[in-house]
Amino acid sequence: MASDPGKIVTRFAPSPTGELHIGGARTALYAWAFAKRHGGVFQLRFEDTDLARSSDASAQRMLEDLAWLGLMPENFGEGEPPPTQLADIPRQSKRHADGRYDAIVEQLKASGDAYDDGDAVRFRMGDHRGDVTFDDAVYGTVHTPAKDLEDFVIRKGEAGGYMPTFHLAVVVDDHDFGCTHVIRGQEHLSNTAKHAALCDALGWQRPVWAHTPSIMNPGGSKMSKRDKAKAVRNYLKQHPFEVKSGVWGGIALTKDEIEDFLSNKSDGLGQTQGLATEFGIELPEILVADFRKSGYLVEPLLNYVALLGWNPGDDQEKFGLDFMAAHFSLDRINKANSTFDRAKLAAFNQDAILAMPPEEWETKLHDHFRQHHPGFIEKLGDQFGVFAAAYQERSKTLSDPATLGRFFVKAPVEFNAKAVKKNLTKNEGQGLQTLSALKEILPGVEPWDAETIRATLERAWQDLGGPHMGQVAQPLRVALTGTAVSPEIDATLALLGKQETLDRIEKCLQRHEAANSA
RNA sequence: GGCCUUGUGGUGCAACGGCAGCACGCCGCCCUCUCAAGGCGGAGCUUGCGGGUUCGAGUCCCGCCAAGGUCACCA
Repeated sequence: MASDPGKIVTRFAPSPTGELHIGGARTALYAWAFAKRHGGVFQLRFEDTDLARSSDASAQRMLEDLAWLGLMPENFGEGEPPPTQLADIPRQSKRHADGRYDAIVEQLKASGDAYDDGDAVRFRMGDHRGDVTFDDAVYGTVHTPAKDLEDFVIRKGEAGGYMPTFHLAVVVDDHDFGCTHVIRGQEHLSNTAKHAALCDALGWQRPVWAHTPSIMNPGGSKMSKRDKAKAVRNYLKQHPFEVKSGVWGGIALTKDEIEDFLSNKSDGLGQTQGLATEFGIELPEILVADFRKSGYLVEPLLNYVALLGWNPGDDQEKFGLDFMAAHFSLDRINKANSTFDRAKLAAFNQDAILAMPPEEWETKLHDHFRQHHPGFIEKLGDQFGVFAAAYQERSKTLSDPATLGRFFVKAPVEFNAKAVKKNLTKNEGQGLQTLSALKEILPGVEPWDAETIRATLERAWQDLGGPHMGQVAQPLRVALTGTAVSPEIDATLALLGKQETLDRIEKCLQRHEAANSA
């Protein structure tokens, strides 16, 4: 636990009351990068003084998310293997059991800096300590007059399990673990005077504090998990919805649970998730796990998030962890809150996808699809590589191919009216005539591969007197996909297979015959 | 409400007190079987508002406005 004097030690100290938030990921990144930049150590610990809301499952998931991000802590020496077991990571409930905080509380009571208040213990502020001033590495000197500082609880009463409060526990932990720099969210800035006062009372050297601005929604509200519940409520408000108990999206909910949810009394995860699945509501990504599931890659995600509040001082925008480790500095952290812009994140992600070697893209896509869209893997079989290649240039995320290419797995039910008119029915049904002609030509294509299909279609549009390939490609697209958009037409047919292609052409022609005679 | 902090094109960020620039997005053109990708070009900021200091202010000072944080036996 002892560390070299002068060595930089940073830490990330989330409370395990949920999953890792994207803002938390940025905080962890900054703390990690600062330690790396100065050859220091990045630590992890869990702040679980709120026993009721903390859980092992949550801590475990956070550890996994950090591992995915590549922000592994070294508790507590450089070069030590990263902790993978929860038991390896310090947490306040455990340290409390060892009596560390109680000892400090007794010490503060003995010195007259703290006193009993009911079954809780308060730390004396106000005139007892006087004004408090500290320097923040981002916000500068922060001065708080004594009259604005009230005594605060450092040990909770019976209801809180006699646990230390967060304020006492952070200060003790940061001291005990030798943290030299405390990098954390701006919401703690106003609390920091309390922490500084505690350090002073205990005769400990204060760490350097650096508070980071918040990440906001486009609307201006703070980006939080509640946004998901909000998205579901908004949807339900705009659509007819009957409040009753039942199974929603595979989750059983009582009428009361739904009512509380709708009236903002609860943001239950089950309700949000169940109702979203039931109605196909797209939830905004808030957690690291959300972005991962949506198919964002680690590097662009970290890159984008790093830029939301920090920049290297010039116009360079694209960089990775190595660059952060070499160039990150606290004095270039922004003071103003920033708005999360999904379009820019998507652009970063797309650039990363475009820059990938095709084999790597295929591997990553396959992994992602195995987890989230197994139907495609089953359907495409050994053609998956062709599918991956077709979508590398068209995807902003790993899940885009599933949306853009869903027709490969499922024949179109709805046909885009505009596409039908433009490519099939216009000019006395010219497109439909083209399809009829293709219906006769395509069965003879052998082998059914992209090159042969292409050669056949080239001949077809010339025989039909068309101006270019679009003559045959567009009617085919509409028949096969229900839209005017797909990858190159030869690849589209090859992936679909001969029988499926012919079936869909036939069905499309029948549809329009029926419509005509009606 | 008290206290603290922050305001630069739609968004994220630059700019020793000295010509307001970059990226994403948006629009147009080229390429092209569609969508992408790629190439070329364009619009958009009197730097939240009003004063002041200065030869000169996005930058320094004062006031106002707006936004965020905090004022818990949550962290």
